[in-house]
Amino acid sequence: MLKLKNSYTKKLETFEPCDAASKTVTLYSCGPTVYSFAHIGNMKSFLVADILRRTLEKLGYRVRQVMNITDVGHMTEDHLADATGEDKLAKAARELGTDPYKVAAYFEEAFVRDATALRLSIYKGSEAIEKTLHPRATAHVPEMLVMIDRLITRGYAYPDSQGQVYFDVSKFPAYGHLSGKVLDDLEAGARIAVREEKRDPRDFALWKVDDKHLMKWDPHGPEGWPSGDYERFKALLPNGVDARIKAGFPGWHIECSAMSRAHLGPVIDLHTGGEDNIFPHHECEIAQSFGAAEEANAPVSFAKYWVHGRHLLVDGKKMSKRDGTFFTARELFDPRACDRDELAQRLAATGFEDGKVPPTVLRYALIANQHVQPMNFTFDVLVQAKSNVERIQTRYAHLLEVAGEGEASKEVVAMLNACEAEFDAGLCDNLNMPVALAAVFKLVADLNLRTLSPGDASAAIATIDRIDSVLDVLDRRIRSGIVAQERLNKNEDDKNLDDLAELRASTSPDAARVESLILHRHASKKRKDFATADAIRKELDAQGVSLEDLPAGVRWRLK
RNA sequence: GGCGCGGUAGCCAAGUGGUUAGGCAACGGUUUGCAAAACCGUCAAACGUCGGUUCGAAUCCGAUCCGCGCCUCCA
Repeated sequence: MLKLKNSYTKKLETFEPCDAASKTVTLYSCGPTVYSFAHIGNMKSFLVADILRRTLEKLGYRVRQVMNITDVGHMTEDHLADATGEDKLAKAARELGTDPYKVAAYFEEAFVRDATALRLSIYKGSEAIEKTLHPRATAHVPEMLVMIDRLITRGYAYPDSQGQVYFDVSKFPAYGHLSGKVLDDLEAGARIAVREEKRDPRDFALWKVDDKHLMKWDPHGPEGWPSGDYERFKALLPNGVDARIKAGFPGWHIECSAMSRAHLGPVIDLHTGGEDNIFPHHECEIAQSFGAAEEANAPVSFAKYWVHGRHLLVDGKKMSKRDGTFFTARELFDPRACDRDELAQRLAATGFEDGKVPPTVLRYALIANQHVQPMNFTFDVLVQAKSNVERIQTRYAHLLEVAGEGEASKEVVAMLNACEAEFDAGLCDNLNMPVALAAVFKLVADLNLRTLSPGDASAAIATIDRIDSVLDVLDRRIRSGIVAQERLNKNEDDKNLDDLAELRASTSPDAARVESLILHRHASKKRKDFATADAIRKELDAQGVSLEDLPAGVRWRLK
């Protein structure tokens, strides 16, 4: 039974889909704005959604998750501008000297690469290519205009003399419920641009008009529409939109309302986002979606559960480029490729090979905490994540070496089940990952104390695979093996061994060669020729194969 | 100013009234020709401070100090 902190009700609630009988649930996650590379804070937020989704899947639900791509962009930091400010995407476009659609496509592609490296479920397998699961805002302007038109018709919105459209907050009494903001508290009159014609300062823009804006759609003609969209728009609204709306672009909030409705339906089970989205973004989404609902008895909030992740801080504070505490995901994956040699050096100094952070390590670092708690990202945290992942990975690799046919012992099965139950219980307690991970380490420690039969190992692998269906930090490939003691002893007197000089001259990563070298090394050790033995190990190490002497034989491992 | 969150051992981090959280690091030991992995032990009679309630408080109440976030750019 999954319990979630619902930020709409502010309570810890037992999750139950809108349609209690359904085993399929709908999840909308506010996605990236593609005007720059995603930073680790963005990624942490998407990973909260990913863990939620995978937890639901582990509990037996099918999850239909939609995560949008905001390619219209938002305002700059020009606080006084509101609907007249320059779009961030346009700003990036100006800097890159190309058109905004191309800039968005460029950063979207970069995002998909980073998200794939971080193993976001929604970018895996067939989901990666299913367009409706990651809809672009620019491809849903028809749906947005339909909603805007409907809001005007129903009296929830009004156009001004410029051709812009505002949502009339006074028409939606529940406005402020999610964020806990009392309307009177909202500073009236502040931050309102001169040209604005809002009836109330708290009203927010659904449609904006700005001649300087690069992306523009004409609601009364084909100008500005990407191919096919205008026709689709006309089919959706044969009589056209309110004549007072002029060529412009959609406000930010209407995007998510329209795309959620288009791809998941009028009412959804879960909606996720970062804590900063609570106000105004999600507050506005709720208001719009309710105002535009076509169904009778529409719920006040179109999403049953709202899950918000607290922000990621770096060194205890909000990330800041100025303080050097701003990191994109790709910078950590490969600092040198991002012109950050100093970062590579710093990472190399703390034990990261080639000064690169493996994506699974970053993933672990970003998920190994409670989403209802702010996370403080530091280099120490990264180093700790690396050790933790390696501990689980090492145990997993050793299991792969001995896994095979056969029944698992009762004690092992009981232990595995107990640990998995604890893992699940942790996740079910509002996605309490620290508790879930404690169960994983208990499992690893217990396995380390046992001598496992092939059947035991296979059972353990099956359990860890299920656990890792949520964590997804393991490398499942077989990357190590053991040359058994009997095999080593067969060649005691150096007979039947391939020519050592020839083997050492070759650098082919061939398994037979590696085994031959292991046999040679063993023979050298028998003769107490440790110099040759160490030289062979050193050579293999340089070629990416490390050797470990065990009671049962010699383990080789690919790095 | 308004709203909200947090301060738990060197570090990260569970824990909402009584019972071992867990991990990382460091150090000592076991094992090893060396190493790796692993295990055992130490750091750990930890809960910002002061006071109160209680048989009993990290946990409840009050005060106080410090840090952080949001308040229409933001995951």
